[in-house]
Amino acid sequence: MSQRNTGITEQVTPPPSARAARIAADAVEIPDCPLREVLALIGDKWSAQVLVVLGEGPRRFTELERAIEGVSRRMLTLSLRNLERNGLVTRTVHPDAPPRVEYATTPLIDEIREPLEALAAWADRNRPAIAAARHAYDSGR
Amino acid sequence: MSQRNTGITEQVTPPPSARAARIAADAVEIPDCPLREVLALIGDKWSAQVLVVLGEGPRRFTELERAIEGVSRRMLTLSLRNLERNGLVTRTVHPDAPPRVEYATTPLIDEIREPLEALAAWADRNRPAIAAARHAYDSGR
DNA sequence: CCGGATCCCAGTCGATACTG
DNA sequence: CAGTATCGACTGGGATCCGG
Repeated sequence: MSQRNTGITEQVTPPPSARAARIAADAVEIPDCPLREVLALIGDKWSAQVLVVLGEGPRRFTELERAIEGVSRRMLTLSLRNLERNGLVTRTVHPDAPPRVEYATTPLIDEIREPLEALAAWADRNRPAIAAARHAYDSGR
Repeated sequence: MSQRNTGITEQVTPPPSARAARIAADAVEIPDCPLREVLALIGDKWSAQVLVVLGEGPRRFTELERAIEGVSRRMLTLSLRNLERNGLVTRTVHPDAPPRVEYATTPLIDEIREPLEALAAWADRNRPAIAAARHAYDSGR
C-alpha cells in the first residue's frame, strides 16, 4: 500500500510463457477475483481496524492513533490515505488554531460492514477450534 | 505465511525502547482484533482463491494449480499447508501409482463462505465506484 | 496536532532446479 | 504427480527525526 501501488494492479502480464497467443484482452486489469480486490483494499495490517473504529463514528487522527494500539503514525497516515483514495473514508480539515482533521466512513462502507462483522464473529467463535487444529498439526511432526 | 509464521504471532517484543517497564503481561499473544485474525488466516495472496476453488468441491494439487492462474507450485504448497494447519482444508493422500493427493474444505469453512461471498459481491458491485474514487483522488494532485 | 521524509530490516513472493 | 530446496527481489512496516 505504501507508495501509490495497492497491489491490485500488480499484474504480471502473461510473460513469455504465453503458451497460447493472448488476444490482448488484458490491459492493466484487475485480478478478476473479487476477494483479492477486497483484500487489496482492506487486507493490509491496519485498514480493517481503522474501518472498525471509524464505524463507530467520525474520529480525529490522534483519536484513531490511540484507539488502535500499536499503529505508528506513519502507517496510520498511509492507511488513511489509501482508504481515502479508494473512497472508503473521507478526510475533512477544520481550519482551527490547532490543526483539526476528522475522518469518517463513506456510504460505500455500509454495505460491507455486515459481512465484515460476520467474519469477525466467525473468527471469535472458532478461535479455539483453530488453535486446536494448529496445535494438532504442529505436534504432528 | 512462508515458514511457519503467519504474521499472527509476529510480536515485536517491546524492544529496548521500553519507555516504561512492561510488567511482562505480553506473551506470544494474538492481536485481539478478530478481523486481523481472519486476515492472518486467509489474507495472503492466494489462500482466498484456494478456498474459492475448493468451495466447488475437492481438488487435486495440479487441478488447483491450473485453476488458479499465476500461482507458483511453491506458493500453492505453502498456502495449502497453512490452510491445512489452521484446520480450513484437509489433505488426503491416496496410495496410487501416480501420486494422488486431494484437498477439500472442512466444515469450519461453511460458516464463512457466506460473508466471504458477500464481500466478493460487494467488490464486484462497487468496482466502478472505487475506480472513480481512485481516479478522482489521483487527479486531485 | 497532523503529518512528511528517511533509513532499514524482516517477511513475502516468484523463478528455477531438483526429487520420490 | 506432488512436492522441496535455494536464491534473490521487492515491499510492508517500524523507528526516528523534521516541519507546518
